Amino acid sequence: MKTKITKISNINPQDTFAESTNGIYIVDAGAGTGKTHTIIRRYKNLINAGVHPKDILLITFTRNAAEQMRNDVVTAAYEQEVSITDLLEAPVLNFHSYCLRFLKKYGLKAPSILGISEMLTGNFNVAEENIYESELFRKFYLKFRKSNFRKYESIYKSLSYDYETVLSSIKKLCSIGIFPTSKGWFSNGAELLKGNEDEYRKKFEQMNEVCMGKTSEVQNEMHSIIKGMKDKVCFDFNYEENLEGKRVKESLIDEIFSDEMQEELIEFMRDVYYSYIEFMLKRNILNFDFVIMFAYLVLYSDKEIRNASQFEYIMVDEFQDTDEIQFLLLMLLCKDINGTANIGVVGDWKQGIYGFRNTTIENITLFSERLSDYKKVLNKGSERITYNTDESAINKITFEYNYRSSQKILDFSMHTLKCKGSADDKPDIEMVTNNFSKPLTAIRELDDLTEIAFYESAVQDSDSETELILKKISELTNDEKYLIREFEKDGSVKCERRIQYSDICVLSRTNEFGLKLQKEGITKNIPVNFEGGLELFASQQGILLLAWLRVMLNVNSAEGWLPILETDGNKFNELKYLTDLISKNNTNAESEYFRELFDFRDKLASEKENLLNVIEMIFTRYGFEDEYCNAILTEFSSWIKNDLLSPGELTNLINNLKIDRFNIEISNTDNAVVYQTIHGSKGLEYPVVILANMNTLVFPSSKSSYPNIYYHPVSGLRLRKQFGSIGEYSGVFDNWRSEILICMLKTGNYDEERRLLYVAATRAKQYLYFTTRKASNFFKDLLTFCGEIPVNNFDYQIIPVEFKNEIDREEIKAPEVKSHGRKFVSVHTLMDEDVPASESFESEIVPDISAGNNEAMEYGIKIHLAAQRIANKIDPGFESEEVRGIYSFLKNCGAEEIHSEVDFLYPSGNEMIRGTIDLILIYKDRVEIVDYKTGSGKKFLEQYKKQISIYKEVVNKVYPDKEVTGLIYFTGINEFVKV
DNA sequence: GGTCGCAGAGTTTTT
DNA sequence: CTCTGCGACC
Repeated sequence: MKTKITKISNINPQDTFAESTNGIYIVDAGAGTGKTHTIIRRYKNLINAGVHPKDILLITFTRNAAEQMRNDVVTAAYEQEVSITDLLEAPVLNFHSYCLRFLKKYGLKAPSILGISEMLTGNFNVAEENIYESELFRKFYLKFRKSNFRKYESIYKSLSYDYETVLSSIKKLCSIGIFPTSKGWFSNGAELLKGNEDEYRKKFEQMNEVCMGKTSEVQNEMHSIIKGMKDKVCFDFNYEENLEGKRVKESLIDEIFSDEMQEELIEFMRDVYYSYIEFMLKRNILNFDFVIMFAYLVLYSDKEIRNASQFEYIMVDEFQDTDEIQFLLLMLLCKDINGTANIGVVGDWKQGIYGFRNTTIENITLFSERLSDYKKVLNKGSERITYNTDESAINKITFEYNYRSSQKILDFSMHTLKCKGSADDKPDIEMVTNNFSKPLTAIRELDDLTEIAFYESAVQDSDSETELILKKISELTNDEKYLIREFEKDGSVKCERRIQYSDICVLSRTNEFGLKLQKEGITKNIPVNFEGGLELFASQQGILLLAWLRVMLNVNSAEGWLPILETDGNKFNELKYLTDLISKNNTNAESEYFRELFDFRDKLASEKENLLNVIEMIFTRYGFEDEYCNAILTEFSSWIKNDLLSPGELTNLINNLKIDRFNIEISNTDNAVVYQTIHGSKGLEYPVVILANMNTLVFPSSKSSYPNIYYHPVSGLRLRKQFGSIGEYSGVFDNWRSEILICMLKTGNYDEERRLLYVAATRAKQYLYFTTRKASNFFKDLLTFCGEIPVNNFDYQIIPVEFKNEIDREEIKAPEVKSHGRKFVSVHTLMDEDVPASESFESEIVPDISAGNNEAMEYGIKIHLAAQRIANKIDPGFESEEVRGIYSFLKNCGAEEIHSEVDFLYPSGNEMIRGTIDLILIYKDRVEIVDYKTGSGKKFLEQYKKQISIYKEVVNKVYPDKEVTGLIYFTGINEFVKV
């Protein structure tokens, strides 16, 4: 057995990055190069050099990644003496939690930067659920539309009721740093929205040049774009008139860019965007985008706060997942130290797969350009960035060694970024080779135990591919020639062993495929764990279930009947007729047809009390019995079990469930094949990867669409529809100017799909397989690149394997944790050990434990909010006995300083306690802690006392020379209890 | 061999 | 909304 460890020379780029801590660094860290590990090494070096943890900002994108990093930072072994509390409080965060923290401290007046009078108090909520924000926006938009209908009539007519587009445009603009103000746009926003006419003209002329084919002049790019317009319906454009031989009429260049609708659209967007921010602030809610926006605005506008917030050292992980505003924000957070900034960003542009969330890989690929461009943006009006951003100040490092895969797989991964997505797709090979010139070097010696192969199912029906995959899995687990080599930490070989189910990961572009595979696996006794979320109630099963439940609750619900009647095979005209009868309560006219439906509905209603029965009856009616049904039943039974489903609440639930997403785990077992979407697999690794479902239209997916409101830096903001008329007919037409611009500017539709392919391939350590039943372009191109022929007659008897203990893989352990053994608990957990931790954490802002019901809870929050506003000298927004009480209490308390809603984190024994103190009053010689209780009862007095005593202990540490006293303030009865 | 028209079939998800 | 595949046509 080979035990050779590839020797890493002293100039290993990983070492270079870990050891050079000063200056600007951009690190291209490909898959499996140990980037997070290197970041932690660099962090340790900084601490060992005497840098205080509070001066190093370590930032990433996801909560999990940040959590992992924080764990690494706290448990690392340092040579330098460093306090645990300092490490626990170190800024190791994801973007949003950093900004949240920042806003709680400095955000109060942030809205005023945009000209909004509303304040941002410290206890705002973040709308975390997409469905929630979407609903919120819808409510807002309908009201806005109504009150401004005249003003933007033509826009509304063009947009119809498409509020989702408006919301996503707001988010898009936010992500690139375009913000509305009361009168216009913040900073250079107005300019950006108009677009860049010079660039456009250059592009037009370039695309309209005479183009020579093999023998004679052929149609150029502009010509084919204009010709393509024949499929569009425009009321004021005739494509034929604008063609001139093999080119396009020159006069068109002036006409395309100037659209009189654009100005109106920009003003509409400003109004709706601005009003939406106001609307959210009035409700004390922010969305994720506005959290970043306000943090940026404060840092941009307030020199003092900016100086106080800047960091000596910043490191960013997963930099390919950032958007433009996050780049700008990071630049503001860098402290200028003698003309340089110490920032190291680490990422892999090849793994940028979150474009739909507005992240841009250009933050990496155009790092230098953006750095100097953004410096100009940030220095508009006054100088905010003083450190050097010249090319010469930027250090580029590429990690070259891979600790995961065989060399064969690494070499292969080069091809993934060059595959064609469609027959006439033109991947930007030049860009790929410029940014990824040679494959990574494998550190693990695996080339004797590695394989890449392609499989095509013999028949084209959809079950044949899942069966093929199960056969392959069976071969992998039964045939002795497949071995997995494991390594020790030092790189020497630990052991070689047979493959078991959990070593195998099946990846696909879609969720759906996994369900099929799992179902098929069950019948063949091969366990497949399905991991990931599913839109349960968007499935046919879910839609029909909700429809019947609606009808059960309200027999006249046309909304409910519609999907039922549709499933019955009725077409548009019949549907209209039938729903009409229902809403007019006139079903007698078709009593024959309705009788059976109504009977079934009545049967359901009679079982109303037993909801699970009702659901079963509905599924049985349609013969549904798949994983969706199981998952839906499980979901409902858990709601029922938790008493969340009284008949009244059912209506509510149904209305909100429509598009929500659930994490369902269906019959997952210990040793099973893992199924994931490629997105879900990012960051993970497996000895065996089967990339399945590589079928046309699936992967790469061709479903890409440009929204109705479109933004591109060259075109500016554009509306794709336009209200107009041809003769008698008035209606919504395509806006030809916008359509032409979009065609001119669109780039690499399949770039992100290719990166997805790269992510998938680089998850594999040793064995990598591709399967299809109807080969997509990706599948075909990979074959060509490899010079391989697909296996299309693969057969293997499916033999389930019972794994014995001796070959059981040792459980993957988290990196050695020199545990300080602290876990996080909230104060409320300590007050009452019976309350489950999750619940008590929720209740941290809940003023009264006895307030089990929503109303009391909401009321408590309202009073707390009012108290906080009073403490911050802001109008509480409403009057009541209690508000007056709090007001006079604060006015007369005579304290020198008042702090409200103080968050703390306090180590005690094996635990980290976290909590929020309502109010701290600081006097000359003493400190008083006040906790509001809005309920009237004092029956929990003992527990409250316990809570206060914990607070006292905490506050005592901060003010060791002052006497600390506690006070419980029962606001409802205006009584005080000293503790 | 080019190209035209038409039917059919299709996604991911984080803060 | 956009790609593929197919048949039709020059």
